[in-house]
Amino acid sequence: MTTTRALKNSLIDELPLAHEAWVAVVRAYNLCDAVLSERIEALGLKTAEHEVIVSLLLYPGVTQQQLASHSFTAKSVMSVLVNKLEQGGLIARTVDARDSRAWRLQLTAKGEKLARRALAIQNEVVTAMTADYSAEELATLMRVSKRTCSVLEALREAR
Amino acid sequence: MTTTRALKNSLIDELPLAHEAWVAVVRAYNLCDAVLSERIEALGLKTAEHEVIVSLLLYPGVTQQQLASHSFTAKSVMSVLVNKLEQGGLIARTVDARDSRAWRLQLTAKGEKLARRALAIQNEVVTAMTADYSAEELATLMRVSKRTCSVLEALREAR
DNA sequence: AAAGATTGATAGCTCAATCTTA
DNA sequence: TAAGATTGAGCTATCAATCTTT
Repeated sequence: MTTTRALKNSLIDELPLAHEAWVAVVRAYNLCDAVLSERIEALGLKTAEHEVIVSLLLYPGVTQQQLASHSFTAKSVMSVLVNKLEQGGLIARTVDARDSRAWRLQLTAKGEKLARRALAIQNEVVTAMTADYSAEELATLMRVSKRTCSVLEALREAR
Repeated sequence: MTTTRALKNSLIDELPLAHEAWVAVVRAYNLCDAVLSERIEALGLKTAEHEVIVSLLLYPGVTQQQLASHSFTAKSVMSVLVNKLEQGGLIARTVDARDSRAWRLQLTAKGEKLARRALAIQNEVVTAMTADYSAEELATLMRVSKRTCSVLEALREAR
């Protein structure tokens, strides 16, 4: 956040050290989302659709709820989204052999082709973002992020 | 993403090294959002409202568009949101002395009280998330995230 | 014109209720 | 009863058009 004048705000001095780091992470996340959205738009995809088909490319056969939970979105959203992608000929649904309540989702040939292009764009952005990382910096980022996930998962359940 | 069976997917092996790190960052971001939402709800706040009043606590006097751009949201959203917070007695708007098109936003006494509690909760979560970081890990995270922001800002403008 | 803010139409998300199968 | 998926109501976000001031 930029202000018109420099502030001597005692609250800012009292913030935990990690505050500044986390603000930067959040900003990076949002900027990455913005850049990816722009580029993915060239394929006629929205980010939600992008996320679904790339997930299916990497992890074929997952259920809608697994996708929803992975994307931190409601299962009703996934229901509508998958319907739309199926009607667009990108996804095929087959009933799970062992549990006929659940759909197993797969990409069609057309869907796989598009998902590969979408993943290539994502890889370009992620590679550009991290181009100047040292090997050690990258390793630290990965290690630290995974530990943070573990802590937050525990915090989420502990209520 | 968890799958029912372990997959030997060549695509996953071909992903850039940074992919795994970035996936973890995105997951941490979403988990943090979920945990914060839960806790902030106790104050009767949604995350969008939380973000606005905490921003005003740290950076009083900013305009609506500055807030919108900081939150990566549309200015129309901020217009509605600020209206609501003003009607709730949390925010006061005064016309900018030098430019009467713009509002200068400030917290009311009631708003400041609430914002301080909201910031305290945010600090708790951020501190918990990073409790097991070494000083060096924290420094690396901050440095790397800020550089990533710079790269992405350049990528966003270059179109 | 250009910029800050607002309004209104459209699209998307959240959440609870419902249906079907396990 | 519980779980996967779907539907519908209500709310929020997005985007373009508009108003006012610079």
